[in-house]
Amino acid sequence: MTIADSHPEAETAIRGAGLRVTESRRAVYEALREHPHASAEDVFAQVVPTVPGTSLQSVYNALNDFVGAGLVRRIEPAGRAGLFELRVADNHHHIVCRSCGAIEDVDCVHGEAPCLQPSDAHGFALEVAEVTFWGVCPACSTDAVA
Amino acid sequence: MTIADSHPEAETAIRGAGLRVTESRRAVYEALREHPHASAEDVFAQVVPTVPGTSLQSVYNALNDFVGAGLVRRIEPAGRAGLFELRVADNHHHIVCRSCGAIEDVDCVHGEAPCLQPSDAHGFALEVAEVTFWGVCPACSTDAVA
DNA sequence: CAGCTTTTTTGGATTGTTCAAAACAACGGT
DNA sequence: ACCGTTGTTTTGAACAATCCAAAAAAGCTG
Repeated sequence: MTIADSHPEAETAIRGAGLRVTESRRAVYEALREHPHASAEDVFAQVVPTVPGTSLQSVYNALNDFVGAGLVRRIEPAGRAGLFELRVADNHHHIVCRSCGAIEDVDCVHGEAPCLQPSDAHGFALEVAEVTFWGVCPACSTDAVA
Repeated sequence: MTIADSHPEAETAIRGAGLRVTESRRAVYEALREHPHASAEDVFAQVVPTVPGTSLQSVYNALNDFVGAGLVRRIEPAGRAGLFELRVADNHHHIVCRSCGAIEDVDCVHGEAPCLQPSDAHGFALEVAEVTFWGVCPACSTDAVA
């Protein structure tokens, strides 16, 4: 089996975005599939074992190229490193645990951006509304009680 | 006129938060009054001329102390340095120009946090909903047309 | 498979922010 | 008005996340 055969979807996505298919890019894509809100370091840690010799810089390159090509979305909850996710078409939001940092997707109630209207847009041409919910995740609530 | 007399509100606010009143803290507070969405560097640049010898570190100290005391709120639009503002009691939001970075406050339609409910909170104990609107400000729209 | 172009590697630079120790200053009590 | 305690500032260094640039390597098109 060739490398290409083992990850058909990643290959298709990458090639379809007009990017060359390389082992690291495929691995980066797969890493995001497994960990939907991963930092560059997270991705790197996941990629290195399967594609030895990959550099952190390459992971950044791949992630930035993916973002540029619209394959990946980058989010950045306050006080955290940038996180990357494959869900890109829908305008969804996130809920972040202010205790442990866990992140979950939250579907947007309204289908498309901007899913929300500002009370006063100050003349801005509005494009998207980014919503981040902050709270405490179930695991951390339990810990606090215990 | 004493130093204290010249900035009565800042003094009151700082002392009321249980913090000692110093020249740099007063200047930091005043800087935020004049520039409502300033970075630490911005504040520093504004403070130095009036309180020479102030260090950037002191500005960070003051800002962090203020945030800790609830006098100041820190926001962090994706891809930007942290910004500080005095409006802290109301749960308001922001609209950011994706071209020039200009920021305006947007009043929250609902009075208090969380002003928005996630479609599925995944069991999280929800605390606040942080909304960032992205768009293009009037000045940048005009430039684009010209 | 040959060559052009993109990607990766390597090494360094940069920005924003924090840490820690020593010098200093605010302020409540005498 | 001064003093001592305790909080604050300074200084200098460290840090994390990210980007830049040149040379080496690899993907893809004909």
